[in-house]
Amino acid sequence: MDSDIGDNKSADKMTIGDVAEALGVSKTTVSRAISGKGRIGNATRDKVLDFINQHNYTPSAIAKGLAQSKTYNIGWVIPGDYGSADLPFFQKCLIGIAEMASPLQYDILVSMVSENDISQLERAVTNHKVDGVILGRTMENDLAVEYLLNQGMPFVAIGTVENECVVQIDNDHCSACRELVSLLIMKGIRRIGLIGGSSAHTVTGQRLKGYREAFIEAGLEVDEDNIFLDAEPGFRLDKAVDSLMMRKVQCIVCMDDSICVNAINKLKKDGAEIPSDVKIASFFNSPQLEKGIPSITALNFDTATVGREACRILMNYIEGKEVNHRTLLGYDIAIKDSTK
Amino acid sequence: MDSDIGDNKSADKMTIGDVAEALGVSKTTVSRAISGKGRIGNATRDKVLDFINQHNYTPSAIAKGLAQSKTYNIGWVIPGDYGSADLPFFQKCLIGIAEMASPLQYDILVSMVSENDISQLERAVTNHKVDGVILGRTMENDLAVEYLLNQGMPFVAIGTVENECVVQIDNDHCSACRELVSLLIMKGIRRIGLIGGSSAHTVTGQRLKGYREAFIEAGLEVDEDNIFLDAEPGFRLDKAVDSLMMRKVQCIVCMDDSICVNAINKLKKDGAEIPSDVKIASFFNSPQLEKGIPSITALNFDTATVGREACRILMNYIEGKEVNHRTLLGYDIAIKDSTK
DNA sequence: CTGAAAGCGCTTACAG
DNA sequence: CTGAAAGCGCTTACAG
Repeated sequence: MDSDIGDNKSADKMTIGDVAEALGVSKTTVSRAISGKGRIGNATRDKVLDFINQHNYTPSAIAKGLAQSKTYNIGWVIPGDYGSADLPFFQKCLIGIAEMASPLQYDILVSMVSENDISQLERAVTNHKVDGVILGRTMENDLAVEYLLNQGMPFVAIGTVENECVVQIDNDHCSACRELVSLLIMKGIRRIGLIGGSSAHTVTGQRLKGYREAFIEAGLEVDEDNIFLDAEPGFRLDKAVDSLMMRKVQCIVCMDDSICVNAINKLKKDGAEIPSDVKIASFFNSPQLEKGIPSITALNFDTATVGREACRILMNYIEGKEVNHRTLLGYDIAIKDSTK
Repeated sequence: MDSDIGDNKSADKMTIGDVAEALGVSKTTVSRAISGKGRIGNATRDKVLDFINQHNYTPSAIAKGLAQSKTYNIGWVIPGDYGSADLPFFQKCLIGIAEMASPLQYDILVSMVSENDISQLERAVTNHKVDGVILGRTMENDLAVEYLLNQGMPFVAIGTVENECVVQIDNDHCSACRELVSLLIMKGIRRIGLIGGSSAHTVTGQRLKGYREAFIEAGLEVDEDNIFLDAEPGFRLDKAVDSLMMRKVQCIVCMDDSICVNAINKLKKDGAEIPSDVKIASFFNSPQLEKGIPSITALNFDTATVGREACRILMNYIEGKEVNHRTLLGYDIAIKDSTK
């Protein structure tokens, strides 16, 4: 019973020409009224604006883009394998990106890639469907980074890339992990096991670096036998836990929440109590860790802000403004029952 | 050291005109060679195709779209609130959609909406940036459904909508839940509590319906006091668990995995053992449920297939082909330790 | 302050 | 089998 009865039912295919004709002005004038660019009389502008509001005309972003050689799209590149696809990180990031991009009239085009297949990204780029790209994460030898660099396509990488040419943004994983481990060390905990995911992901290297630095800063030696990388949910991870328990570590630090959940399950299965038998901490938080029994000490990052800032930087980059080569975002440490 | 040295460094801004000129043919001919439409001599076609391969020219999808009044984009609409954004369901779906859409040269444009803000979707539609839309989930009074219907924009809804005009696809939640509850009843379990999420989501209604039908089929009465909807992770959920335990239910069924994880934590905190004190089952599976201790009986759906099929249907719809008003997808039930 | 015209990079009747 | 020309829906120098 609202206003959805009248003449506006699918008043769709109206073009700038229709508006111009109806008003007896030129398309140029209509364009100017809408864009706000170029001189135009107030009366004329208002007349046009009123008309398009009442007839709810909306310009085609596609046509506008063609005329300006822009697409008003940014590419969002995330892992498309079933293993890592459900990582909440990327979803939270996306919220931030959309919050930033939408008011600027930009849309987000997703491409799903895997370690050795970036065809969806290539399609988006070669078909000229994006003005810039945000990489959701970076790999050690990243095909996407190489490709985008090669194409001269503006992009910002979420992660850490050893290349001054790559505009990048990252949580300060290294410092965060160093600080968390330092805290443990200060509590008198020395034998700290580390279980991490794929060493192909740059974030793994950053976290490992932080772990190492904490020991070095404390004047201690890093026991390499306490470090297990490339742990897989099924097989390798359980073995790592076994080894670490055998080595009688006092605490197991997991590089991300998914590894942590699995490690906890493994410990439970073996009847090990947390924190009395072994303490647990995670380099990445999640609700289930935070609200688990016991609650788990973990690092907290503001993921939506990562996305928001990545997008802001990309927008500036596209517009040719000067942007920082690298920006680092903060974190905080939540000490919980698992390290008591 | 590969072929990335030569003349193809950012051979970007080549247009169909450049190709035509270089070859001494018309743009029409180049277009025909690429699209495969219209008569063209084999020799000519090959000449053109060879040239564009060697100089890796790729047409602008934007320009092509404008000429054909198409965008080659489909909209993907998902919740953008921080609560539900990280639900793995939507990510898995997206993989399926991308798998289907990408080979057809379609790209995916995401819009994040909330129960009462669909502005991102509206932007995508009014700016003419999508040819069709897939709704990631449906609500009881869905603004997006209403809007798209009103705009005459082709779309398929993942979920259940009581409206013949809405092309929809869904997992068969109702049957799946009925079957799972029937199984429990057949085991002699009669007092079965149910904890569900927002009743604003149509999926909640479907699952509840299945729960009810199981009792009715068994000739039993549904005890409405055992049903708790709109449970929130923090407050309401714990209360629901308390009430159900007080009522001495034999089994608690959770409507989704996130509720289930929280319920389990609550039970642990209270020192209740699963399954000896109370059994647990979930209407939606997740790795952490499956691999938890104890492992949790749950319903399994093939989420990527939902996305894939939704996309296939939309493609047909856009092309004007006849599509089914409603398609229902299968499931399976995994009986685990939590109901032993 | 306003408009005619060319152009963005394609496609597609229409002719030949 | 091939091409000239108009058109998709906008923008933007250039003139006035």
